Amino acid sequence: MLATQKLYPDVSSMSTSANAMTPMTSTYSMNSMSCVSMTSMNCSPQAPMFGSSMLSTDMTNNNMVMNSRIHPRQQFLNDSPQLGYTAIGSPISQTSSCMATSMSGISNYQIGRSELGGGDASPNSALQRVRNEKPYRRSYTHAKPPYSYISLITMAIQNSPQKMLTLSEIYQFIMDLFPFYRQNQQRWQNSIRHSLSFNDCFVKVPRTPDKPGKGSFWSLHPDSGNMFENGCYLRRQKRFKDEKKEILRQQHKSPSHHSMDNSNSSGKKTPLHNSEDKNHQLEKTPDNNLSTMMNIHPSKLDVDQMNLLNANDLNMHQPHHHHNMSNEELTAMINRNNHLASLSEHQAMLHHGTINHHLKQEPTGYTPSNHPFSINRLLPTESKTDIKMYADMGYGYNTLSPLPNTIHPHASLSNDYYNSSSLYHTSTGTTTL
DNA sequence: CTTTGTTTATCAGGAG
DNA sequence: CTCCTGATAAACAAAG
Repeated sequence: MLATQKLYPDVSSMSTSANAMTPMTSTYSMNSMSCVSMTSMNCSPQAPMFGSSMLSTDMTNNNMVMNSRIHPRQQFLNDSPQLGYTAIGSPISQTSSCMATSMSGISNYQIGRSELGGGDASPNSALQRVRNEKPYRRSYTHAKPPYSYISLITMAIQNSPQKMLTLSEIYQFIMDLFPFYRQNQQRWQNSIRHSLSFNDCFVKVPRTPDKPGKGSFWSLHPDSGNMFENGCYLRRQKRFKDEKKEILRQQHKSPSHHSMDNSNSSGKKTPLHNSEDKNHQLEKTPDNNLSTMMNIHPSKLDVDQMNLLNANDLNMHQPHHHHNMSNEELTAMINRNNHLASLSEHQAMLHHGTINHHLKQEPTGYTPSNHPFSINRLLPTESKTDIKMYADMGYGYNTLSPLPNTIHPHASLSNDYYNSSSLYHTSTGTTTL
């Protein structure tokens, strides 16, 4: 039934486009790849196999050797030998030893974007340089980046000054960074929304009255930790589960529900994701969110106690407001205050390596903060350093940089590259590359 | 109306 | 093999 239709529809389009592209050669630049030992990557095979993937390119026929069932992200890897997606884990790096890897995925990706037209066509442009140096070098901006939606969302949020973004801002971040996601927006944006709702690691922070608008802010759960510290941005080792919510849910769960655990009304076993499903129901009650944000064990607090705390907290911070505020507004304010506090605390804990208990231990020598593929390296200051480094290398990074988004995530970019290039858009939603 | 958010379902693919 | 995670589709509701 659905099986034939749902076989990752983008695969076929990418496959077609890859075959239609300029011939590929084995002379692709690997400058950025050499900077990080592949053996240091502790990833699922889904992500990091650049070396072997490159070898699967059939140069003779100018075609990609690909499995028809290959995953889109694997396809990207096959499709992107020169991209140096060693940056699969680390779009941005700050350590000198990894400088060349930092942003290499994204930046190379964007160099490719410039190649696609609409950009600077001057002799010194990245386009010209690339053409001069690698006659057959092609761009792979049509290929799906090797990041899961969860990691993309995480990047976006972590890259924002307030560590929280609206849904549309998350969309924008992703589209600014990856031209691939300027296509088929309905498809992947639905997935983004699903990921936000479904995954415990994303927390909805209601708007404050002074910031009216549609939709809430989305932030990272302070305890979600280093979901991608293993360097693999396709699949977490373990899905983050908010244990506090789980406990609270257990406390509030009625006996009748208990017997129905993992079953639907018809008694049929629910498909998958049931563990996180439970957490979902939890997030719907404001007090759950609050208990999490306040970092208080839920067993020590009942709803009334938390409401009392809420009121006290508001009296401290917004004494002139609390009488007229709705419950939602109260929660919003508390969430924001506590979220920011939790984040700070969380960051401190991260640097002391005390919050890594959700994931497999890192190999010795790495701490969560210095791992070369750390997503936490997506910090604005680091971005600047890295981008400057890249610009110094003559890649004309300025016009391609996601940096404006880093600084002003709300600002619309003057991304002429996207807008002027019809290559990214077709009426059918499939790429024409 | 569109956008945002939730939920259910199914499938692919990896880990063990 | 089962279990888990992620991607995608789709239906639906609520908000702006």
